[in-house]
Amino acid sequence: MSQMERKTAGVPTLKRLPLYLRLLRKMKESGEEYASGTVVAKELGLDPIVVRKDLAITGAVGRPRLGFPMDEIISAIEEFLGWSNTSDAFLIGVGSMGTALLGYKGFEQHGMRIVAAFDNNPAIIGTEVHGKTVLDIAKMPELARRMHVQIGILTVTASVAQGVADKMIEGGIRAIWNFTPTSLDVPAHVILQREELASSLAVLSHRLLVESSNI
Amino acid sequence: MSQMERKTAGVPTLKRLPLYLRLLRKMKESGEEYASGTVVAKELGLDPIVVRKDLAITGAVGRPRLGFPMDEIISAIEEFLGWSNTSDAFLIGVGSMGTALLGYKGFEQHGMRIVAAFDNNPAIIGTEVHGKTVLDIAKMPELARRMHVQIGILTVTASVAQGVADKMIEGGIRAIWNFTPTSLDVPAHVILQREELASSLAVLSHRLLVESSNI
DNA sequence: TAGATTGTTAATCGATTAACAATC
DNA sequence: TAGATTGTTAATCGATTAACAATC
Repeated sequence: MSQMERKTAGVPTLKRLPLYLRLLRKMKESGEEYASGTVVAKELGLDPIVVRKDLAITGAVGRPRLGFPMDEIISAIEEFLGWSNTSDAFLIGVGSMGTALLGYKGFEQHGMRIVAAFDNNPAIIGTEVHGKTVLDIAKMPELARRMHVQIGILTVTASVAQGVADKMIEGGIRAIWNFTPTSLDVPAHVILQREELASSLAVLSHRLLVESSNI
Repeated sequence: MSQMERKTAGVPTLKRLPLYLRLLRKMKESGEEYASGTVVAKELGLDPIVVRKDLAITGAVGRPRLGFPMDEIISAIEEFLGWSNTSDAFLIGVGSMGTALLGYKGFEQHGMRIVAAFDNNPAIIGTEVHGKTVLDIAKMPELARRMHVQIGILTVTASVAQGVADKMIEGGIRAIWNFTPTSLDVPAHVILQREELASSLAVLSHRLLVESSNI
């Protein structure tokens, strides 16, 4: 048991926290001093009780009648997610998905900064993509170790995904955000976050089907 | 109650079905005639009981000792997800994310085909992106209605997302796959599937944090 | 027959929903 | 004080896990 108590949250809660954060930042910009769970819930189409429980887990303390002081609730969420200090990430695989992610400006607001991009294709090594020079993948493990990079974004072709993941781990990377459809085999201490477009599409397709047959 | 009984599945089950499908197709290609839930579970790192329950919901019938006949189980999953007939989709917003999705070859194997791409930027209207001509967004609603397109992929800038979603609905689109961070307001009959990179990142970040404080 | 796997029924676990007391 | 909101405790719901009978 560590000295500092840190509550852990379920996945559903974790997935909602960024939605609150985005809204709260927007509310702050428009000058609001307090945010109540009720208002947040209404704005996002969620149940107020869910929002209250989620906010409670961050350790923030609200005031009856007023809600949560804006700066406190924003900091509490950022703190809880580990977004108060941005982590460095490597992106490997500068194909269309990799390029899209390199172009996404929002990551810095979500505690992550892509500090380098890698590929094995000589035709694109050395070129600039969204302001970042593409480096040779051969240099990745050593650079990762030297820069203490903890997060690897995997956007390579499915067939080479496992090999590249192995190289990431060799470089000391502790969390892999996997955009390929490959099921990776990694040591227990490595965190895997899979991004499955097919899974989302399955939920959508099935709903469409159910909706159709009920009408 | 419709004449044809169709079981509905929970979201977790729906999200796993495409993983099974991908593996089973691969096994079929390498000549396997049967697939047992046990093998599928081991291959994907899942609990065999979960796999058995998931496969049961598709209506497929397996044989003790052997497992499921390959063609039958593949068809059962495709049928259940509505992937036996591909649905047409429009993609609106040919920025970096839109371009990446246009370049993704895998959708046809998941019951969807992007039949047209739209944008409002005169500089890219008329150009070809991954073999598809970018059309003027002004023409989208009418074309959607004429072609009976049911799925809209939303990859525009956050600030115009709601307006474009409204246009989609005007064109009769019934399901919106939302890649923007905007919380959309749509009529009850419209299906929303939100793709939240920030949510995934939150799960990853929090795990990284918990892992770190436990060591 | 023996044994692996399916399919079903029951138990556990966790998330959501409901109810309500505490508080400013 | 009255009323809106927080924070907590209990009830419900659904998914996961466990146990086991049925079957080829």
